[in-house]
Amino acid sequence: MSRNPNLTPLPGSCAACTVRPFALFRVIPQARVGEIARIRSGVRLVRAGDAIMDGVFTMYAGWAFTWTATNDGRRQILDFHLPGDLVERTEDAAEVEALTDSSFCILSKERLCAFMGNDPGLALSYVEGLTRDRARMRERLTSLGRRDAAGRVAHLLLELHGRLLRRGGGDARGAAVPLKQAHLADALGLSVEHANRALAALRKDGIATLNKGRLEILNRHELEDLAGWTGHPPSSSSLAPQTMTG
Amino acid sequence: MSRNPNLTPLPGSCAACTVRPFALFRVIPQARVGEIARIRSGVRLVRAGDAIMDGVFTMYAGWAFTWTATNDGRRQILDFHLPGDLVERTEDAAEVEALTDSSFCILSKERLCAFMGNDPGLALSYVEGLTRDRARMRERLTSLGRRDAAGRVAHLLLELHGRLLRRGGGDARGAAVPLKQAHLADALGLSVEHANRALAALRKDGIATLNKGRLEILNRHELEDLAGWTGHPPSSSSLAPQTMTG
DNA sequence: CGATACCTTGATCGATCTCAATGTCGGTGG
DNA sequence: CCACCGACATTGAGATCGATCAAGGTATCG
Repeated sequence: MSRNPNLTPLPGSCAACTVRPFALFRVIPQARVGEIARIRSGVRLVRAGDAIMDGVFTMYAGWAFTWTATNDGRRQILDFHLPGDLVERTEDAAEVEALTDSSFCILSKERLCAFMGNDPGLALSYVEGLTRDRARMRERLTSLGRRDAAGRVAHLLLELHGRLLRRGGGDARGAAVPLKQAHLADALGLSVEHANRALAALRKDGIATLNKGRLEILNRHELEDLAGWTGHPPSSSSLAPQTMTG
Repeated sequence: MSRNPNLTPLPGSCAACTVRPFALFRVIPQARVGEIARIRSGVRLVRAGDAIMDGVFTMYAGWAFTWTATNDGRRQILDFHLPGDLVERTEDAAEVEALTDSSFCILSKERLCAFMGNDPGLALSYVEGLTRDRARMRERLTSLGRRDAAGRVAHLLLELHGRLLRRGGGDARGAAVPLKQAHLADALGLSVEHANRALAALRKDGIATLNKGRLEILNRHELEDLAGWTGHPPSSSSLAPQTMTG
């Protein structure tokens, strides 16, 4: 591992937190931000490749992913976690791993629960996050069930690009996407070799490239076409408030 | 469709509702059940094959499923809904369809939201349902990503069997499962013909059969083995209360 | 009895996997 | 500076799984 890891420390105060506008606590008005300090139970800096054992946390910097091992020792990546995302590591088979050097803010499950009991807005914010997670899983399911390799790759790249844009990362041309081809493959149910070939096809046709941790979108129209992109709005809950994050 | 549809009417009162122990409102104590009547905005009986256009509802009898159409006109089934399940039909691309003649209880989104604002327990019950949905999507994702056709079929049959058992349907030997092979195929990313062959293999090996709306499990051990079954507990949220439904 | 919906089977095709090299690039020790 | 190494990325050839296409078969219902 690098001698100079890129470990971004968190601010001491939630008031200064740069990801709060995209995170669970976005619904807490600035004047009451002090109250949520009690919910925090610590911060953590981890290296790329490290397993994360904490229960509930908010990504502050870096990428992480949740995965599960299959019978035969292969890996299925279930979701990627970006700054601002609330992540729960549960006791069942799913593991959480830092994809890059990352930092995050650990929450106390009990105190969060208690706080939500008094603040229905916070509970609904939590609901909104879960609903979005579910919608993302459904999109992914559609990819794995009914799209070919190029379509799956295209769809995932668009999903990640959209999520990054919404939190102010990258621009219409591209964004920082630190995935290795093995991550793509394990998220999309492909072999690494085939993920490579799908990416090579996108590159050859001048549609998109993924290189050295950077996604470049060269022809958004064709990329969407390949992906069968429907451009759903990010929120898809009839119950969740419409705060347009994700 | 049949001249004598099997349309089960709902009881007039929530107090008499037989699915409440498995449903969103399970957390409301018997003494306060009267209060939730205001949240109900009606009941509906639909025929197998009908699209369901209501926004938020609880399945009372029958099966439904959520699906989405792909670019090329194929269908991906995203989830199956059993009695007691809370279902949200949103404006985005996902459709909800009755798989059998079904009846359900329509909820008012606004009043449900308002009620959750005063009853954090209800909000957490909602969260528990969403968390379980997400966990199910993740399992399905693992199936589509990393299991072969027989494994996918085996896994889905075990999932449905477990869900049915938990609400008192069927027994260890089997249960009523009204899926056609086309539903299996569209949920699992297979062609109908291949779903048929996978099912035929299970039958030939004396592992399980699915016939005339009935699932028979002949060799649970081998079925689990094929599925890569891990037997996770039904609840997998660190935040949700542990009420063991699903 | 015919129609319809669903299930089953066979043959062939094609996408993707597997296995086996080879290439590339940044870092590291000499 | 250079040789080497490890982590990734790339490419090719052959094997497989599952899709597609094309028939039948079966059961139910009017």
